[in-house]
Amino acid sequence: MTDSGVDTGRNMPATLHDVAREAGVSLATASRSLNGSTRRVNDEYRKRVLEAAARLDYSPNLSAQAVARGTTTTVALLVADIADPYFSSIAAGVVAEADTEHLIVTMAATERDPERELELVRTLRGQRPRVMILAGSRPVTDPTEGALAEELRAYERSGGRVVLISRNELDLRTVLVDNRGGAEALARALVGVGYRRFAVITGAEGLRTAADRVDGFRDGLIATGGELRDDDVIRDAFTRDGGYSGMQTLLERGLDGVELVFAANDVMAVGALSAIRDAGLVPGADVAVAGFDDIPTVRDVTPALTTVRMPLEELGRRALRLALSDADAPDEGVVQTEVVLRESTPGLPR
Amino acid sequence: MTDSGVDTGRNMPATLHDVAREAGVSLATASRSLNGSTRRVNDEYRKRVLEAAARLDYSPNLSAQAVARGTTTTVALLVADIADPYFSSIAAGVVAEADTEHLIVTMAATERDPERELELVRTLRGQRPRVMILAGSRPVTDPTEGALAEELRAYERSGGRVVLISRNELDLRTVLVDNRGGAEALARALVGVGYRRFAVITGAEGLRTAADRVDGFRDGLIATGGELRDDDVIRDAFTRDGGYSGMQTLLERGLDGVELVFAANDVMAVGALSAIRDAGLVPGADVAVAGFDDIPTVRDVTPALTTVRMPLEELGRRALRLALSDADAPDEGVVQTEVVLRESTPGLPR
DNA sequence: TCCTGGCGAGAAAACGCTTCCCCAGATCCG
DNA sequence: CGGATCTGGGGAAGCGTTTTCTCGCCAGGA
Repeated sequence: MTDSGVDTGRNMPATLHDVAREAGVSLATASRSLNGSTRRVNDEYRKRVLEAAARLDYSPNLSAQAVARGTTTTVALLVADIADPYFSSIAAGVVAEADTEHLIVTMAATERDPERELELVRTLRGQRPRVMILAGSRPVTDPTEGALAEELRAYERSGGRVVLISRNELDLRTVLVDNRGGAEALARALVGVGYRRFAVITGAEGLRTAADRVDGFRDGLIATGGELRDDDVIRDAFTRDGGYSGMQTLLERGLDGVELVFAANDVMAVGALSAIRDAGLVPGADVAVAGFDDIPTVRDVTPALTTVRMPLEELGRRALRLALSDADAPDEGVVQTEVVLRESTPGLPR
Repeated sequence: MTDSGVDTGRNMPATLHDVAREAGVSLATASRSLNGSTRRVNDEYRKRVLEAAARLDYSPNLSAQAVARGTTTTVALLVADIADPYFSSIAAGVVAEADTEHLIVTMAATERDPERELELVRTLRGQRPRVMILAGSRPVTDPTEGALAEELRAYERSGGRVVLISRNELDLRTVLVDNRGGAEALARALVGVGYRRFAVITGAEGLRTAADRVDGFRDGLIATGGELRDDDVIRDAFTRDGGYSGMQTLLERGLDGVELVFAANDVMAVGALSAIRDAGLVPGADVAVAGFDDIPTVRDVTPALTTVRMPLEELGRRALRLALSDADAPDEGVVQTEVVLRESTPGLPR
């Protein structure tokens, strides 16, 4: 209570030094009492230190600890766009898992720009994070690919751990998702309920995740005796607006018998639904739509969207677990996906 | 190239010391060359340092800088739930603005638990962030309120800046949003298109933001000669599922003439739409729905949701700007909201 | 009784930076 | 031409921690 001393408006937080003085012990003892040191410290002393710390409202300076220990408690997370439900769900998982490990998450947005991503990795490396998680795929043919790989490799060499989510381009630890298999299963399921003629709306050429999904979808169709014609594949931005305008493109060109549109992710599918509706058609009835990801909102759109469920939050959790696990720990394996048929694909009588 | 020395698998990142040695200058000169110091350094030397840094792939240790400078480049962001579009949009704004200021954002989720929030503030304080941004309101009558306030105050005393988003409980810097006015305007607009009998679905009692919106809505009704009966106000979780189950409650009880349901935020409204539909009714036609926030997805639900637009991303940007601005900088004022009528409130003939 | 070990407190050396301070050399002015 | 002023490099003292190392003390064994 008696805060003996001048009360200049600006009083810096108590340091460990202050705590030690207050408790009448050495700096070393104070340090040992407050963090889990291997060395025992006399209970009486420890108690005094703890009390002093509480009295001074001491909070250890994480930066100083990092410098002294040579290691931080930080995990860096890179996503394309935080407002995108796909990434925010993953982020939620990372944050939740980090919390149980007493790690702190720092987050940055690449805005789907490879240059920016590289730059961010460089910046974040300065933090010396224990882990770096990169979510969101990048073009397969990306000029900065090599530089990024080199950067990440250097980071790993210095003891960091990199985990990629759903982008196996670089030979780094990866949370693999069965995009291809999921899309293939979806195709089969859709054929199963009667659809025969398909179009696809996907992201820019060379976007790995998108490409895998389209390939898987095509495989599924071919396996069931169908096909996917190249000019029935529309490319646009891998976002809600991309889905909307991709669908518009398709409509302007004329649906020409297309019964179902597969959008390579849910946000695109949602955009497509709106485009269909805005064109005066009824999604589901006039043209069916399916997406991929099972983001939370697709339950609530009308018609509820058929999609392939990815456990997004689990992806984030798993990424962090993978990063923290021993190199020889058992692999958790590929994340399985699951087809979820909803009203946007009511089926066609045959 | 010739990395003279043993190549133990684990090579730590180059330090400033290494760079100085490589460049043949002192530590001081190296430091001055690499960061914007006030002191000039000979161009020849600077060049040598920069080259050496590039050669060694030097990346300054942010923790060490923080310790030495006594200040970090970190901003801490606390949200209730990262996967919630309301918060992820705000987060996107914070991250974007932070990026232009070359700050790094660390993020944590309170999960709407005041205890957890307090705990997180304590933890994050260890980071010595330049700024702490708290989004998401908490119960007005919260036992930990005092402790949180004390904690935040202490943080500010030590030079930190706190900014609250849309929660003016504590007398701290706040990005104020005209929740009340927005809701009032919404009520007037709805009365304007013919609605007379309203119900409200809102969050737990005492949740400030929710309360303001409901109060504003009621004010609007009263001002136009209407009313909002207390038992037409349903309380449930301030989430999508809360909206769904709140609407169920309302339906089970019997709509009893209610023409329009105002949900205190968009995620609740979206849940309500689904509940209505699942009950076999047609939202918009059988019962109108309005929300609040204008999260991205509400354009894409059916019927498109009438709501009050809040510039969510701008809120995040503004919070950071406010935190960074001088105490005497001109206040940007209350964030204005805007009523957006969509198909979920087609209007009623009178 | 003396010596050896173990225990644990405290002094001090790190950790990777920034920045104060000193000082030599260059520049300026009368 | 000599002193005053300026410029900018480098040594070294921090910053708030952790951790090694030293060393005194006490218990136990011969």
